[in-house]
Amino acid sequence: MAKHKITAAPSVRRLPSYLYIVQQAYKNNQEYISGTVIAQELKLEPIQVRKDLAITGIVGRPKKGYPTGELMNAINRFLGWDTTHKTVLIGAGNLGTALAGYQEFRLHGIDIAAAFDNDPGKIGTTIHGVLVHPLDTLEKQIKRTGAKIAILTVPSEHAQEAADRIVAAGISAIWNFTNRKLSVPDHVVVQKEDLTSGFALLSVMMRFDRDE
Amino acid sequence: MAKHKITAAPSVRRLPSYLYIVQQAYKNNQEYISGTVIAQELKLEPIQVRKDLAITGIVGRPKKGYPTGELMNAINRFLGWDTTHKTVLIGAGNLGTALAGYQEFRLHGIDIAAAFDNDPGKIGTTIHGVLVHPLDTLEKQIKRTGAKIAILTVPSEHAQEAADRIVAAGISAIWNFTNRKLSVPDHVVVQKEDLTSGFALLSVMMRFDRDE
DNA sequence: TAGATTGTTAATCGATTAACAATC
DNA sequence: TAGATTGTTAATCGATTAACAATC
Repeated sequence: MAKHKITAAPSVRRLPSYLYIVQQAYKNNQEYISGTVIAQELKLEPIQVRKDLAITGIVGRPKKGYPTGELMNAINRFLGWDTTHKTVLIGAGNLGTALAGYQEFRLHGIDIAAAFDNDPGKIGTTIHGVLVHPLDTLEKQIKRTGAKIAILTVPSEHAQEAADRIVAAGISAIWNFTNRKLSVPDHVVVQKEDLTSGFALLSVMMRFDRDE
Repeated sequence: MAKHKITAAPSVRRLPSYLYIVQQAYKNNQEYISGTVIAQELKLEPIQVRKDLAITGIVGRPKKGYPTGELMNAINRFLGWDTTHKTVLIGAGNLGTALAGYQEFRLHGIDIAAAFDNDPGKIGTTIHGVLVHPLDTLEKQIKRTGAKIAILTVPSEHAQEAADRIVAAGISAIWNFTNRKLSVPDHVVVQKEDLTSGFALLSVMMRFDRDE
């Protein structure tokens, strides 16, 4: 199974923001919402919203827009957020704890079955209802829970070592919050969440706006 | 002053990963590093690395590569990471605490002068050496410190309100970790760090690899 | 009905990749 | 010198935007 590049990655990245708007409309008992309205809220072009929504398979109605309930379901289905996935949290520091606490992620199917850390003070405690296990029981717990997703928030210098172990234990998707590029087999997908690159962009925007 | 879209944003985002590699080479007393080598480490195309580095103004030497010391300086200067910026942290929860603790950010010029929270249990304590102030002293402290950057990690429902206040107090750059699109004046730059969109991409990659 | 909105097809724009001369 | 690497110019690729017919 070859490693793919996701086509339309920018579109996929925008879907959650659409989902949020649509959910609000749904809660307000709006039967339909138009791409135009979504675009206004997010300061995007309506044509971009229509194109993005098309990849979910949703069909809208001229003049009215998209049925809010159906659209919510279509986005959730397309993203795979309509089923829960057993997940493990590797590294129970501040960042890991923050992520475990995001109720939003649970709504998107993330079910954190176990957390791991090598700090004896943390082992045996729970963070947001998740029990923290010693790192050396990682293989056993991943097999026991059948988790396929790992959230990786260990210190960067241990990132590759941790990745190797969790992949060997059966993990096939890694949400990587370290600043290291991971080497993994072809069948494993990695999403690198790179805070530093975001700050680089902010830094350049500041300079640009000042200088120009 | 009009709001710009950064051209070459993908290139800017990749610069920090180059910087990391180059710093390692520098520490290993390598005088030169070639774009080819950087590309190999990061699994990119050499031509992409050369094009990206060109925006920093660095000039390499055929056959040898780029002088490591000069290249480090060029990237840091281009990103504005060679000067420190007073910064305030709005929201001292788990995520804010994690960000305050990243020594890496300090090396890139982030100097967190004050943190803010409305939890009485946190006010008066320090997180990673930063004193936590009550939220209602925000205006006073921003003016006192002269901070121009804010890291926004408040609960999403308070994001816009907090943004309005910090902008009024003189902040001109917001690193936004909430999931809300902020409305700000033209002279204020915002970098939205959207964890949910990253997870959307991971989710689709998982589905794609399975189904195809 | 008239007009707003969808969805498709075409055009534009920007980023990535290729080709290759210059050069140390 | 020969060969690896840079930097520039051109080609390709993919994403965004524009135009517009279909339609409820």
